[in-house]
Amino acid sequence: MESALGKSNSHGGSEREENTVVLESSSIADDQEAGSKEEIVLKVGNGRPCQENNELKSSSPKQKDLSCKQISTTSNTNLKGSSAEPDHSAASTSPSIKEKDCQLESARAEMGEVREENQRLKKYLDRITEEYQTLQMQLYDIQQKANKSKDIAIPSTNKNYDQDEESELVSLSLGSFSGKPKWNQKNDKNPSTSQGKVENESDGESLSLGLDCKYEAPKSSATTDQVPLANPSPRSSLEEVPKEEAGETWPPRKVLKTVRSSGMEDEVVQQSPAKKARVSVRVRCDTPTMNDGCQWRKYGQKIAKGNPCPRAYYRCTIAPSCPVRKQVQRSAEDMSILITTYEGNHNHPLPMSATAMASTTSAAASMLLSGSSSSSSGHLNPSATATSTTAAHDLHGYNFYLSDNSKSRFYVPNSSLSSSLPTIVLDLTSKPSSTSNSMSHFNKFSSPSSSSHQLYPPTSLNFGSNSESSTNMSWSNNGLLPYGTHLPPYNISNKNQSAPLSSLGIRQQPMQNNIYQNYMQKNINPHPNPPQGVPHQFQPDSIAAATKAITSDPSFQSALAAALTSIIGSNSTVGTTGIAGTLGHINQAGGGDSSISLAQKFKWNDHFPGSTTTTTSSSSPFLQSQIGNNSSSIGCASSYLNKTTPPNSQPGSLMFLPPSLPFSSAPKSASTSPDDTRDHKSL
DNA sequence: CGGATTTGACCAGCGC
DNA sequence: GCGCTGGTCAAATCCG
Repeated sequence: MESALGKSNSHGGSEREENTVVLESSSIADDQEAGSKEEIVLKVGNGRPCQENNELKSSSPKQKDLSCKQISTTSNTNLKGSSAEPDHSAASTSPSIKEKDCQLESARAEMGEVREENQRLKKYLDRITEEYQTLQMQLYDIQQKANKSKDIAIPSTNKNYDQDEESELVSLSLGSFSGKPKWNQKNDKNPSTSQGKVENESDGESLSLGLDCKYEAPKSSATTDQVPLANPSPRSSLEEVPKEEAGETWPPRKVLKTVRSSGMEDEVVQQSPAKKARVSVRVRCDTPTMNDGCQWRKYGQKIAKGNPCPRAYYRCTIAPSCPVRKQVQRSAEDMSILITTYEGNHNHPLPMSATAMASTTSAAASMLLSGSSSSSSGHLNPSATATSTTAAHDLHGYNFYLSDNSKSRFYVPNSSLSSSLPTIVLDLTSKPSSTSNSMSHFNKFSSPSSSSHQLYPPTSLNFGSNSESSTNMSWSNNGLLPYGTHLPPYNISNKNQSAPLSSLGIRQQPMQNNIYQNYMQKNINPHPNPPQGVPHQFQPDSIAAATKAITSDPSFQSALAAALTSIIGSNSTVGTTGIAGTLGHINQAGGGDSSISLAQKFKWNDHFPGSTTTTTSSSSPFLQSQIGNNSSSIGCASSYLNKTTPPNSQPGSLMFLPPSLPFSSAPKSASTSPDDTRDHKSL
């Protein structure tokens, strides 16, 4: 199966011929076997007509199906070809002949279907391959251009120009790695689908953890002036902005020093000590870490004061320069609660399985940043923000606790987050309606001794899935089972990946197996029972609702609108894959406001005139390509967030990653679930 | 053997 | 200035 897929991938249309040959040359097949197989084929085939618009995403399952069909058709062909005729002449009186005839007829029909399917699949594979190659080329090209543009964009002035000049030019980052409008301009000219994908990949503007505000240099786009709408708060500009650059985070101090001293503008842009928002996710999880779809490498571990559980530090290794880091620590009060804190923006395309978390955290962070700003009505002076501003939102039944702890100098002492950064907490451990419960989590985050100091409690979003049901969760699996299985291209050999996957009952099967399985589950059993021993998966609805709730926040929407406006106004395509892509499901999930919707439509129509904005959202290059090539909507990882309407809806579709992604640095075994049990380090 | 993890050491920020 | 703490580095170690 896999080999077949790979073969077809690399050799294009040869598979069909192979099929034919096999059909003719194969031998022996007893009727029963053929019959049974035929049933299987028919089963699969039944689902086909519905898949017309989802061909790309379902290609893998189809591939699997195809293999099955090949087998079955091989058998059937035997009946029809070599053995059928003898039967006809010799056993004309046998009643079984009629049956065989029927079988032959059906087999022929199946063969026809199979051939058609085969051809279609091959086309898709060819297309995917071509697009992938194109993307690689374009990515390379754009990276080179980007490097050049960086040099140009950041002249002799060091990073401080941001502090001096950018305070008024604030654009909300939705995970896009902005600040490089040149890329946008470059890409702008080509509305082709593949181009869109390139934007995605090259700019790293696909869904990512947009945890911070971006501040563009004035020259980048004057239209960012519109942004005040999004982030009118002086606090943002005066406090958070100054250090914000290009959306990179957590510069190693040493590195930063060297960067500054060495004058590597390139690095400076990316590694300014920005005050990024953090998104902390609290989840009941038995596994060492959540499987959020990203690849992480552990680089440190500490015993934080007030918590016997060690805190592990991870950085994203999908891309070598990705600044995103996360901290993983178990709650001191409840060891079953895993607190994962994300910080930074991914500057690279994300695996589909990672877009769930990315989009959610992005939305949350956006709400934090923009919401806190807007909550202060944009009239707060910096000092005013020093006081905690807490606003409780009850959106869609979920509790939002917006506390502005963005005052950079203020710690949340002993907090497990211990963050001087604005932090938003996605509390997935408790029921949504329990406000007090949610508030209690604030306390949880702070050690008892810190209570008196907690001037800036973390923002908490209580998306409370039932705690009872979320003992194990994986973001990639949050109703996104198929996407979770897309990991193989990144970490198929990831030993660590196996832990969360296995914990989810998803062993490291061949990718196609998983996809096929999920495909079948989706089509046959909308509510597949989780494998035995596998706790309830995190409810897709929870994420959807979370995103919906977040994105329903007026401030969030306004911020998004402003960001979009700024991008659109600057006539760039930054947002096409990053922001617009994000908004794609944000809008759908949250109902979005008109500005977002319009902006999104603008983008989508700009690039995919035939696409339906309300049904297509993609952060995936391949999705986009698919959208471009096939105007019919194709589900994607992110789109699952949109599926809030049918409570029981399964992940919308299957998406496939390219055979390999142009991340040469992609570690062979990045970790998503290091074993914290081995923690020994103590201070 | 290459890559990931572990873990002691180092550094910076903060409070006293 | 000192100590505490969080965060990171990097050599050693582990592992597939």
